[in-house]
Amino acid sequence: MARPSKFNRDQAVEFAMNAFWKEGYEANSVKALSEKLGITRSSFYNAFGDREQLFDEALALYMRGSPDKALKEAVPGIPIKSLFTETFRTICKVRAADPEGRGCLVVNGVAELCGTHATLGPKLQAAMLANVKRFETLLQQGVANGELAPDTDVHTLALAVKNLLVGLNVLSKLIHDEEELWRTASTTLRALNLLEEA
Amino acid sequence: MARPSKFNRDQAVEFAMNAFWKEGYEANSVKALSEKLGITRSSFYNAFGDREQLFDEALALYMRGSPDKALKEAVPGIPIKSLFTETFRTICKVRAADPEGRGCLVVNGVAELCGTHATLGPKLQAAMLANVKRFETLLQQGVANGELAPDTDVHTLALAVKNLLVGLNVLSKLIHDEEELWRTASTTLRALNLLEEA
DNA sequence: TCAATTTTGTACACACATGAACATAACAGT
DNA sequence: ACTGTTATGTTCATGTGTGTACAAAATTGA
Repeated sequence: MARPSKFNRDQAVEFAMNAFWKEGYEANSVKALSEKLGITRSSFYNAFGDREQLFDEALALYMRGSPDKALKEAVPGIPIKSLFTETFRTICKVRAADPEGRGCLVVNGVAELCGTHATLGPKLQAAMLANVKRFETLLQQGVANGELAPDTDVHTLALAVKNLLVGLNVLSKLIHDEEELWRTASTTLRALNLLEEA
Repeated sequence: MARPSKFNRDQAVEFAMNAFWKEGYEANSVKALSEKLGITRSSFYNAFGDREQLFDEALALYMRGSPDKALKEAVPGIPIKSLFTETFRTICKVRAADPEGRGCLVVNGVAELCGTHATLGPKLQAAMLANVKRFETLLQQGVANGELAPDTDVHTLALAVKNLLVGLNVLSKLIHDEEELWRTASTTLRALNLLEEA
């Protein structure tokens, strides 16, 4: 029904995700991305609207595959200590396995764009705060389960866990050894009484 | 002995520090900075060499005034739990008091530049790792003091504390309430047995 | 084959950005 | 006044970056 596209749109979004992840938002201009994708800027604008919309798509793709997605999908009633333990273990593995040490796209984005970008800044910020809410719900389940003490301050504990997660995602840009990352994470997790000891 | 400068160099470095802090490195071009300083690019290059050298100076200035400087200056023999406690308390206060919620220049810089900048990336990275070493030394003092158990894994604990600090500096970009930041920090600090309870 | 559709390719206009070159201006000391 | 010194102002050259405009190309279905 129309002229066929020269490139695979999904692959392009994935490529952009990896580029934003490694080098940030501003370092990837429409010009640079287009050239790397082997398409003209004309095709870029036609396919994606503008760079910000492509970032939105890349962010959505990232979220779908991010190592903490288990926390978002977890069903009610599941033991939450093992859920947190397994998830942090996975995060350490995935972050250490990244040969480019890119950390987390959302955390990088918050650091880069919160002070500058009028729409992406708040969007990334909201994504991170939604995560805290999610943690609260899970910890509340832990209280209901009897895994955590009834008087647990779930809001504050959720923030402490989020803090651990964010810190780990930054540190993984400097520390590439999985076991060292895990020692760091598990030390705090154990201290917070959220580690399921094997 | 020569034509006098139109602007105050120290003030310009401070201005640049604040600009880099809020908006990052790449968002502050020589052109933009020069215009904001009310000087020509010619004067800029003459005074600072290039943007990277100015960033170096801004970074040094930042380090001299950063809220964790107490940890760098601490003398041997001082009780380390109260040192960490006071320092983290100060960090929460200072970060929450920043109306622009900029977090930490070094952490922001690591997030922005580690994957892109050939010289500043490693420099910022090194600054952060030096901090971990410093924490190790302090914790070792805590062991010697008897404040911490003799079998404490000071390296891992230092990483956990650094993780807390880094996470807090990112979270402070989203959470602007001092008490909420402090509840987050003190929860982890207490769990790690590093909180000096008043 | 023609028409409708959508992608491409090319061009234009403009602003941003770097860095160097070079003349000019403003000072201090003699 | 003259000289040396350093900052400033202006210009040049070159490349990057955005967004739009419009013609040409490649497909499908009638």
